[in-house]
Amino acid sequence: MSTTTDAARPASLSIGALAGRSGCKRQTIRWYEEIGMLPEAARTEGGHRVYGPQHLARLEFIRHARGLGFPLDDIRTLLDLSGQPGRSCDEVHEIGARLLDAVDARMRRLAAVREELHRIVASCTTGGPAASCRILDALADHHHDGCAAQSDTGAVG
Amino acid sequence: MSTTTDAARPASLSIGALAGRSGCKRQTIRWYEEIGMLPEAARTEGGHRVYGPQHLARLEFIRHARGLGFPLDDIRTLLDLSGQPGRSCDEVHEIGARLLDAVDARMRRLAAVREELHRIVASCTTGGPAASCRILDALADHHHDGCAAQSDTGAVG
DNA sequence: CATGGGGGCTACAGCGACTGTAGGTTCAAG
DNA sequence: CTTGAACCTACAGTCGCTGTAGCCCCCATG
Repeated sequence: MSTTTDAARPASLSIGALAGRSGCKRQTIRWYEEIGMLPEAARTEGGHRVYGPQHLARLEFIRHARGLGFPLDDIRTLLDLSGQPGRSCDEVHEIGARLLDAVDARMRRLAAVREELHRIVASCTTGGPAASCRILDALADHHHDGCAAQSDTGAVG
Repeated sequence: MSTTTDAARPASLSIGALAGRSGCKRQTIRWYEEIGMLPEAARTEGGHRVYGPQHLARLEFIRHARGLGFPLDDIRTLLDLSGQPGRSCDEVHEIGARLLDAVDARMRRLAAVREELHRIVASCTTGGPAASCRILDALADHHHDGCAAQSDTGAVG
């Protein structure tokens, strides 16, 4: 184990190195700093940001939580809570449970959409003229909806 | 069946009436017009928009397709294609199939996220101090990821 | 005919969570 | 010392809306 320049856990990182290790883009890191998700980085004399291992850990936490669908506000709360270890973890649990409910709801909705979409796409025999296209029929026909038009599937295409 | 003022399919609609019938908000309708998803409405002398049944049909098409997760650009294409019925429906089919793929991918990812989230939340016994909270442990620990951090779960909470 | 209020109008800012660009500066390797 | 990659700031754009401010129109009632 070396002292100052450990390749695995270096004591100081440029924004590019931090980006490489965390999987975030440089812009995203700067933006996280701007909105207060990351503490302000130290600077070199020339103004370049300098990060330490604690920034990497925090960024990994954020990224992992983001990957699970937590909104940044919740992540901020989680980070605050983990910073004051005396507090009850009820709030943490509640955030997780709330997100789990939201994920479940989203999955149900997505499943319904998938079914309709599958039915619509399967009903269309390719090659015909658009005039007789059942996909267009199905989209134009709002009557046997089943699931339509509450939004919140998320942008997908 | 009356002639000019059929309650079910009126010959002309204010933006509010169109909003009520289509389920879109007035702002959304104006915005759709602004970005060319809807043709410009006729106006009264005082400048109020006046819509006909064709606007309602188009808006219903848009709303249904949006409900299925189609992005507006795809919907525009679909609407263009349905306006030129001679063209092959291959392109329509391709858009639908592409969306179906995206929905499938999103469902798989969401299922993986749900599992991890469930595991994390279930591992946490409420009531303890945040210092020993397994949710925070799990989020801080990026090593047994399984699914993490590729984005695209969609904002959920 | 006046008035009140509900709906309409435009224009623009904001959301979430970034991404991309332009134009300039710094750093480190050769 | 030179070069060019990496960095800096600031700001616009993405997607699909939503909300606000401040004014105007239209119709029904008195």
